[in-house]
Amino acid sequence: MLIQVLTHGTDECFPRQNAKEVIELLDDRKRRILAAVVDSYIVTGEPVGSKAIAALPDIRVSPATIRNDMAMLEQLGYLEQPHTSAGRIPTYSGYRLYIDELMNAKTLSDEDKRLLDSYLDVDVPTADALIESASKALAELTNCATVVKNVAPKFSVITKVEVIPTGRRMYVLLMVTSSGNIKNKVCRLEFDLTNEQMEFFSKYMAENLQGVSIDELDENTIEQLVAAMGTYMVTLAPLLQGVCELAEGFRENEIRVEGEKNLLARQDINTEQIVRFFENKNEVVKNMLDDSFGDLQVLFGEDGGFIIENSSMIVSKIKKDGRTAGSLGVIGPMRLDYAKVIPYIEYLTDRITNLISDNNEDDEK
Amino acid sequence: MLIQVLTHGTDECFPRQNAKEVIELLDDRKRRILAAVVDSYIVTGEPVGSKAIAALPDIRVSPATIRNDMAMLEQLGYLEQPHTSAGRIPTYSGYRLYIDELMNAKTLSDEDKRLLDSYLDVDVPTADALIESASKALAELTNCATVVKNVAPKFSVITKVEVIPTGRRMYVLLMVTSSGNIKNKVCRLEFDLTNEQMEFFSKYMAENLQGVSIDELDENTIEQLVAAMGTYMVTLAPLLQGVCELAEGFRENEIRVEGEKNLLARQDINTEQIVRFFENKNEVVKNMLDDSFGDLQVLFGEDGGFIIENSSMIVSKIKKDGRTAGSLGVIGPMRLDYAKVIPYIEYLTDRITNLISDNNEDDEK
DNA sequence: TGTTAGCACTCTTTTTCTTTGAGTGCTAAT
DNA sequence: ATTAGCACTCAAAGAAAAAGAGTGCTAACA
Repeated sequence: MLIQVLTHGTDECFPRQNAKEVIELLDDRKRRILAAVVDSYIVTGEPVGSKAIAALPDIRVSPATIRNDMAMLEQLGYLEQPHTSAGRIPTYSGYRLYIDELMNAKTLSDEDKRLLDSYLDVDVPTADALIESASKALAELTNCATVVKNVAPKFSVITKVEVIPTGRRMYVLLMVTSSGNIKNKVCRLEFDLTNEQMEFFSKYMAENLQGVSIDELDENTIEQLVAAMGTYMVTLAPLLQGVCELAEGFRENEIRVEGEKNLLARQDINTEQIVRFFENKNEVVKNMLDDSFGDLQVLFGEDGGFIIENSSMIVSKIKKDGRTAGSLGVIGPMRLDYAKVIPYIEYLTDRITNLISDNNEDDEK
Repeated sequence: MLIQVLTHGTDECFPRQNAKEVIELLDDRKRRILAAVVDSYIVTGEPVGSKAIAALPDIRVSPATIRNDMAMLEQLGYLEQPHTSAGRIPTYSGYRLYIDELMNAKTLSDEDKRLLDSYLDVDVPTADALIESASKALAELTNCATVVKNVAPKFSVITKVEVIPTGRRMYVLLMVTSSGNIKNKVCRLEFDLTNEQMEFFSKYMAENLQGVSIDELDENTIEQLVAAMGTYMVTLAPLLQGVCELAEGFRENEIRVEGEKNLLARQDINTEQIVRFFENKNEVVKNMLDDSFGDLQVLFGEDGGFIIENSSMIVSKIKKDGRTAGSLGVIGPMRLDYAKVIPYIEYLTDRITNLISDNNEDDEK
């Protein structure tokens, strides 16, 4: 499992120590204590005191000893006190160490896996539908918000454009991409099309758009195509405009959010910040993939423009044929049950990665 | 304007008076005072005292007089006091009277109308898209949640079913209804279809499904169709299954919610109740249309299973060819700016009603 | 040297009590 | 019928006191 945690240390009171030193300073007991503090804080949300830790079964020292260790952990920047007479809460560094090394990541039982599988929309194995269903599953099971970035549109090409008459002057445009995604759009024309016109359109689309990347298909391309249509120009131009909008739709559709209300319903996270974050999701979340991080990353603090205080974001990549095809993210409170959520998201992205690769194999047989 | 307000008087301390009596007891000044209390409470959310009312320009009596009137209004069940030494707030009956008779409904300026029009998705005049855009507009402009019930699917019939190959063993099913709505679905088959099979399917669909009501198309119908297919049964059955699911999709799509987060962000409304209400939206909101109320109704208290405390719901019907085609609802705080929101929702539903009727005319020319 | 009991100290939280002030209802005068 | 005046009520705000959780430090102990 490759996990990478980012934090621009806002609270790193010590110069970065190399691993050796840290290990010396952090003996096993201190690590267990830190883990226990984080564990407890994640559950209760209350600062954790020495007494509570001492009461744990696998800690066999007195509160006084624990106090000493905690003071040390605070010195090292892993814990902090809200005020003098309170227990400790983890700092960003504390969370980072916890996630990287300390926590006891839950191993998924077969039942867990079955549960997760049951959410996946396996019957319709387009990348889109799969990722979407995974997103919904995570939002529901973790009570968090989830974000999905599907870059498939960027890399995919048009495989088919159809026009289907559905009523007087009403036509449905249908666009299918190589990634198996479909969009349709209703167009209202000034005139009814003759059979000949429709045939021409189909042929013209097949000849000129099949294999064209979604990303390339902009207003300019369309204008050129319109200009080259000759006699058919006037009647068919609106349809081409529709084609352009469909492509636009594929591109826009890049980032979707699920379970935003789970976040809004919590009062330990600032509502305004949540709303602002999702309003700008297109710009903000864009960076989610641009960086060359590992397959799974945990962001908090002010990492990569992630700006919701008191909350964190786990992002995991989905691959197709070795290339990043999208990513799935969970946004929850800072004190998230990482030990559970990380395996969940990991399993789902792995599963999807497999599913969409399998398909491909299948297709190419 | 036909407005109907429902309240199961939980606080009606007097036996129902007939209109005559009420008018006698409620002279013009008392009515103005009641209106002023509600107006002020809607804006500030604070109990309103006699002094504040006396300060209003069109009230030319002393606080003492107003106190007497307010005491009377309380006796009549229109106002109440949170506690002895506080101002008054409206009761449900107070709101009802206010909405029915007292409030000064805003007349929409041309600018307002232009604003509202700009939200409507007029280019793609399917009932669905229109209602959807109106729903979004209202959610945004009023900062409330909106609910949409589209019964069009129930009454509409299938006008077209197409199957389009999009890759190895991958087919897109496309279904168009008489109300102009379109849905598609990806099907994965075990075999590739021959041209002949596809032609048969198209013809078979045209012969057997065109004109069939969405509501009737269930598993049974499909089974019969499969059985009657003869040789093609094995290969095409999965497609028919897909057709069935498409119809199901149209039916499910009945109730949609927009701007739920606007409600969640307020802290004067119980989060849990909001979530529960929307979880059960399918059952709860179903009644919205079943009753034979007027075109526009305002629900609060415990009307018709509306169970969010401290909030109210305005529902307005959308007609098509004289028949109820759907409805649009706004759910907001009890102290909603009814004088503004009601004209808004009224305008939008009228506009949509016109638009979808116009189209029909158009289509039938 | 690491661990621990004991204790004084700190600082939030909770509780209790007091004060303040908005708003009322009633009475008597206009 | 309206209004000024006044005593009264009660939530909200403020102040003071008590409680309690948790700490750091010291000194004793294994």
